[in-house]
Amino acid sequence: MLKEERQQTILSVVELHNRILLTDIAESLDVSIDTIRRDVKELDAENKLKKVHGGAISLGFTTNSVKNQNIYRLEQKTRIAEKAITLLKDGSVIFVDGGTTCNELARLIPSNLDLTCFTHSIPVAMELLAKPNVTVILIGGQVSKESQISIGANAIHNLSEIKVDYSFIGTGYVDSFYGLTEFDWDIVQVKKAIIKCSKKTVLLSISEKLNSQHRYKSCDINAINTMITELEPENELLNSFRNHDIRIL
Amino acid sequence: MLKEERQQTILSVVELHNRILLTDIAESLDVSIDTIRRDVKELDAENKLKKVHGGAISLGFTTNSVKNQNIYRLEQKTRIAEKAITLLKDGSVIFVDGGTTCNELARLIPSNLDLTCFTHSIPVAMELLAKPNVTVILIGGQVSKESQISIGANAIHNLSEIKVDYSFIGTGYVDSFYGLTEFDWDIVQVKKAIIKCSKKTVLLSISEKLNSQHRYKSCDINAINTMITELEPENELLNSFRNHDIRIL
DNA sequence: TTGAATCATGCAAATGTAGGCAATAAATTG
DNA sequence: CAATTTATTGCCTACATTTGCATGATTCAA
Repeated sequence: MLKEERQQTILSVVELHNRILLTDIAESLDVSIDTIRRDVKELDAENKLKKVHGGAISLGFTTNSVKNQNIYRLEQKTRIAEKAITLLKDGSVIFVDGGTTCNELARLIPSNLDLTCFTHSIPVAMELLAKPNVTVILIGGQVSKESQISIGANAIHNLSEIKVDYSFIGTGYVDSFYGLTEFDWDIVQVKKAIIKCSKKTVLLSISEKLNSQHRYKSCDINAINTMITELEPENELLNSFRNHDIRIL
Repeated sequence: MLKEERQQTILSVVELHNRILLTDIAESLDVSIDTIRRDVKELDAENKLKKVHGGAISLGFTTNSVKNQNIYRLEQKTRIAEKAITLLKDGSVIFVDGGTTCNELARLIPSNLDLTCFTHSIPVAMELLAKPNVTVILIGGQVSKESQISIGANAIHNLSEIKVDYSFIGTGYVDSFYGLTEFDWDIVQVKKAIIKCSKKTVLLSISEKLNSQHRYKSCDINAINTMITELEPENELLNSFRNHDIRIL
């Protein structure tokens, strides 16, 4: 039997049954297990199936049922969150925005830290509930499906009635000249309200977003008191932000 | 059975039932509990599910009050939720309470149903966000750690400004004479506000809670318009509720 | 606080894997 | 066609992974 022919057979069996055992296929094709192993290794390298210990699995079988909720640039965001946490101390009253970076911040808050956290983000609230010493106060309102945060008049009104020490916010786009901008008008309105209710505003943003802009403006760049990226503070990519009285971490 | 295959199976079961017991899975897949434990540990490390003592829960369903991991009760609650959903039609404006039963209701809402849902429960909001045709409006306020719902003056105030067709509520305890009661005073205040803002109130309760009572009272039993348990409506356990003008499903 | 359930750990048996080697088959080249 | 190179295959050995079990630690609920 030709190698090519054998590999085709292996593929069809995998497609048909979603999986095979190397021993089974070796027996049914009457070749040695080593040959099959080599075949499967090649097919795996060609991305035609997935080789696992003792057998192989159809690609569709794995990718369909596993939800890939990989967070983009998670390591950078973790680094940012770690820096942000150094700003917190017992008794702080803070606001935490939505988005994956702020979510990471919420997740990494040490459980012995005594905080009062406001948030309008459902995932952030969820994370914060796991911290025994954090008082969580939810800002209600209509919830945006994509961003999973409360938006709209009600949310903005509620924000107008509070005052926090720090707010930690994310942004869609940030530029040293154009400031913080977003794609979505409703989000911008909420961001404005958040900045208004904060004594100090901390921007969390991965460096990839630097020097980008979009349609609607949340605030000028000098509305930001502290800016945190995953970069070292000295990095030259941050140069254009230095003459704005912004503390860079 | 391949390890990979087994792990896929575990994942699907977790997605399907929201939670599993390691012992159940081990038995149904006919491998040792140790193997399942190791699998779940790996899947947890890969962030595909959350491992808890004695079992695992789906990530999307982080109602992590560690009790109620019993699959038997879950099935009762699923049954209740299925009945409750028959009350809904396109355009309905409803309120969904917190608790595992209401969470189940939220999870099972068909994705083609057009609804406006108010809720003060973070896990419920989370579930509802997955439904493209459901408008989610969050009631804000201080969030209770155990019950993961907004409570307090702000929540109650917000509730006073809305009116919904149906509210679906759970309760800690229910008795045909003493009505709906709770262990927690704050929760009672919110329940009262919910009932006040509803044209009709639907109680969801597993039969285990029937004829039990506690310290603080949410409402008389005849404040309830419809009552849903996992039992058949004719079941004699429900007899004491029949002379209260309550529709029993 | 106690007892039962669950968990982590180490171990051993079974099974699977990688890489080297030699025999054979196939392809290439002069 | 013959000689040489290359590819494929099976076998071997050392090593890695997986699994179930035993043990003692930990956790949970009453």
